[in-house]
Amino acid sequence: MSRAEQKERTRRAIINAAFSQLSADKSFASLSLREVAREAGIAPTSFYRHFADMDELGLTLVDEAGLMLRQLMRQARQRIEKNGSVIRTSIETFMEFVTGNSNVFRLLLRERSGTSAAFRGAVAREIQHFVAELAEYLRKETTCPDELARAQAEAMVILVFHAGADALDAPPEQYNYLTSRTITQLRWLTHGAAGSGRKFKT
Amino acid sequence: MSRAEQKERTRRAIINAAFSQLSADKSFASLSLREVAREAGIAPTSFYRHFADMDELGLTLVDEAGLMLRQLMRQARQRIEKNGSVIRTSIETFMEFVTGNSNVFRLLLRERSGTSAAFRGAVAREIQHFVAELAEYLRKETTCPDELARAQAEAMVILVFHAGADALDAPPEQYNYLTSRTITQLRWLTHGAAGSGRKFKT
DNA sequence: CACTTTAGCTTACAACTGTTCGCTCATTCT
DNA sequence: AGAATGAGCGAACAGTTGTAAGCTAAAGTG
Repeated sequence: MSRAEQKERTRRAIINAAFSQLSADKSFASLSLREVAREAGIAPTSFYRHFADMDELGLTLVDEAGLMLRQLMRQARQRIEKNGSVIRTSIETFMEFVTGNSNVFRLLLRERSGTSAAFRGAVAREIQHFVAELAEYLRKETTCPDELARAQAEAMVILVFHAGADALDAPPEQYNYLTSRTITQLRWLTHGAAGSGRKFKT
Repeated sequence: MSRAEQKERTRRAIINAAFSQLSADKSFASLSLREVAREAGIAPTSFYRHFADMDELGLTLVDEAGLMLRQLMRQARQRIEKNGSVIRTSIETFMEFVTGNSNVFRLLLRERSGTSAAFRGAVAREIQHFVAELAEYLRKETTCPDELARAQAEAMVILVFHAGADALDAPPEQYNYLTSRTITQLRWLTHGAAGSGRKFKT
């Protein structure tokens, strides 16, 4: 096996070990280098051959999580073309992601308000991708000035994110309620924004 | 000095020490019993005379933070009576709280998605007080069915909370933008909800 | 083939952590 | 006055943590 190949392999082992140790009651901050190394099957000191410290690993995890989110968006767009309902499809896709990759979502959720400014920034950037894309969509579909389209997109993303957070602590039989509640909230936003738009324009 | 009086005093010293050690880059989870005891001016072992463990202290902190929030709401109501604008006054009061007691707000913000189910529950309960009160107000002022009033109130509280979270990482010259953005978002919600109400009723 | 590079290892250390135990001694109770 | 209570203390323990130093052996390079 090639040398670089092997290195990449244990690098992934470290990343996977870290992800697998995240859970409802274990945040990234409470992971220990030694435990991660143990699960990755390497000596603690070998960790440093791949990451300068735990923070660097953490930023890598956030990046990967962001990647998964963007894949999710692409998937959602495909579904929308077949299904039609933009809001419902988007939220349902997101909720599936949250419940299916709860550890990944929890990472973003927590580090968004965590103790590391670098982490907070990284998460904020990932979320901004969502917002920017949604804002662009709103600008096309509606007659909304740029600045307001962004504010609207931000509100929507916040509400959807929060619904995901609620789902983490809710029993599965409440998922339907959470999604329909969020759909209602987003509809209010779009109607309200459209109304204000008319108010100011016409 | 009475015995109970003295006990209460060092209990407060512990609580204050804990609050003072919370900061942008130190969460409750990363506090150590020994450090808190040190700042409170007691031996590590004396801590146990007041709290069974750090979790008990943490729940106490969340309770206190919730108390401050409720005082804040009362204060906001008084301001509204004099000022008139409900939404603007509420948000401005909240933003003042966030910037003036950032450690307290950070505690709620983080433990809302933290690693302890008990903490998450405690924070959720505190926030529900906000939501319930706001929902009741909406039921009186508007012609909104109960269920929808609650969903509307929840959306509003989430957006305001999030604006506070943004403020923590934003330079002070952006506070005005954050508040006005949030005002716009809440107006959209109320208009949208009113519109949908009419749509379903009339 | 000899030479360099480097992922991974073992050992070791110093700095913490939470918690138990037994003691002191001022306040409180009888 | 005498006994009981209980807040606070110091010493000690077992566990964990991150990380430095130096070695081994296999892969890559000329």
